[in-house]
Amino acid sequence: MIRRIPQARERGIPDATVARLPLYLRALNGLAERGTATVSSEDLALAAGVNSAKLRKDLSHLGSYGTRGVGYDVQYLIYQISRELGLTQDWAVAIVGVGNLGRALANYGGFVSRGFRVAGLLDADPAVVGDHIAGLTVEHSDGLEAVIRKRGVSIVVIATPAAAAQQVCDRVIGAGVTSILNFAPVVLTVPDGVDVRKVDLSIELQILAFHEQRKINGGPLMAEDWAGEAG
Amino acid sequence: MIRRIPQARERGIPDATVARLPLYLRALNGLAERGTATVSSEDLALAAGVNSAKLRKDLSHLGSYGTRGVGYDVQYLIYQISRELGLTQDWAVAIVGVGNLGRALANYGGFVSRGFRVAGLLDADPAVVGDHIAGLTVEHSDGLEAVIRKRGVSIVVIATPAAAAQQVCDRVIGAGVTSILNFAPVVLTVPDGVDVRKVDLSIELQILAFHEQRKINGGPLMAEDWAGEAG
DNA sequence: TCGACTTTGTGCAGCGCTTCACAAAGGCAC
DNA sequence: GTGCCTTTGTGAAGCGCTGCACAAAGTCGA
Repeated sequence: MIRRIPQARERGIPDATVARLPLYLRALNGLAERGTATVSSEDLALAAGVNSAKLRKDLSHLGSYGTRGVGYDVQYLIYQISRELGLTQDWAVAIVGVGNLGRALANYGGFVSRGFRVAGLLDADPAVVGDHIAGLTVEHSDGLEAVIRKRGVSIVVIATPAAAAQQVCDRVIGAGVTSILNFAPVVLTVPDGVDVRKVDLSIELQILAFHEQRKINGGPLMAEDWAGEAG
Repeated sequence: MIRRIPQARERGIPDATVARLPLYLRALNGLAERGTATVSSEDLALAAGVNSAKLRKDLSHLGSYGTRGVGYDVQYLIYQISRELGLTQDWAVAIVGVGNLGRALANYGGFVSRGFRVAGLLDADPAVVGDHIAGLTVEHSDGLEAVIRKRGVSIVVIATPAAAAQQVCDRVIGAGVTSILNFAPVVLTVPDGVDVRKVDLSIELQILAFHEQRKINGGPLMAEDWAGEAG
């Protein structure tokens, strides 16, 4: 069978590459702040914490933006990566669930500086509605659909308790949202065409614990001190 | 050249598998709460959001804990995964940086319920020192090394501003810590033998923006409206 | 203008993870 | 006991990502 030869500029950037582009972007912004005009793949890779071959291959998926013998123009590369990620446009984000995490997210500087604008804070708890956080007033989540439609929200952050997450998810999808960032510790069920990314703070700690345990005693305790039925 | 044949119980669990074990654990806990005694790989996979072949292969790396024709004993599997992840022991965690995010983490229920105990909250800002959060008193970060040593802290969460992160990192490593969870938006430099895991809230949003852009107009705007020198 | 030097962009081999498909293994009905 | 049915555990193929190594391409000094 004949397989199609992938075109160079065909819109098919590997997921692994997309996941690293924000890393490069941050490293480049750091360089730009220090007034660096051009940077080699070697130096940029060092700043981003990857190896240089990988960096070059990643960037080659976007196009041929470097100059052999010189490196990459910092400003130009910032622009190209931003454009590829869609950060040259303005994204309206709504945060649902204004607990500790929701507040932290609303105040997080990393959003506004990258093309994201918090366009709404919503919560179901009347005791929280009306609070002023990061320049916004918390609204009741009854108005979720209205907020999404009126303010052109295209990305929703779910920071509610686990029990409420699926319902919120269904409602925002009903209102037309197709990109969701989920902090609640549940697996969300969504129709095709909707992207969900999940961040789970405790999972990361558990992975660390796994490796830490191995450092200490070479693996789980071997004693089968299990008192249940199987054994 | 002759390659070693990997032993079944050899301590070499793929990283991809380790990253999914916490997912299975959560799904299992959900089933246990509902009183389910046994579960098939098909049903558990559904609850965890993966496919069943992957689940079975993952579990097979831990051992042979299922019963053919029946499935897995929920309680027994919870115990085995917990043991493998090292959650049957008690981990003392210190959180450095008590801003919005640090507070959210200190109050996050997902920690305590999984073998993690917040043993210290530290911050460099005198205005924050002395605050009571989640039953603890915030201490000054001058005492970082002392807290780590005295309370047996083995995992440190860095939730400081980017500028302070590397310095905190160096200090905790100096105090003997080899597992770090980093929320600051910088690439930490650490010696061999130290594990760093990174969580970056804005990166996830940027990845979502990338996919959202593609849904809207099939990719980045093609107009090369760049006004810089290269072009 | 030319040659030496630097750095990019990429073909290719290797590796690890995913997925399929099925034989082996255990339970259950009779 | 025996045979059928369900479900696990796993060999093997497929796929995508990584990293090496180098030719191509561009700069810079003389």
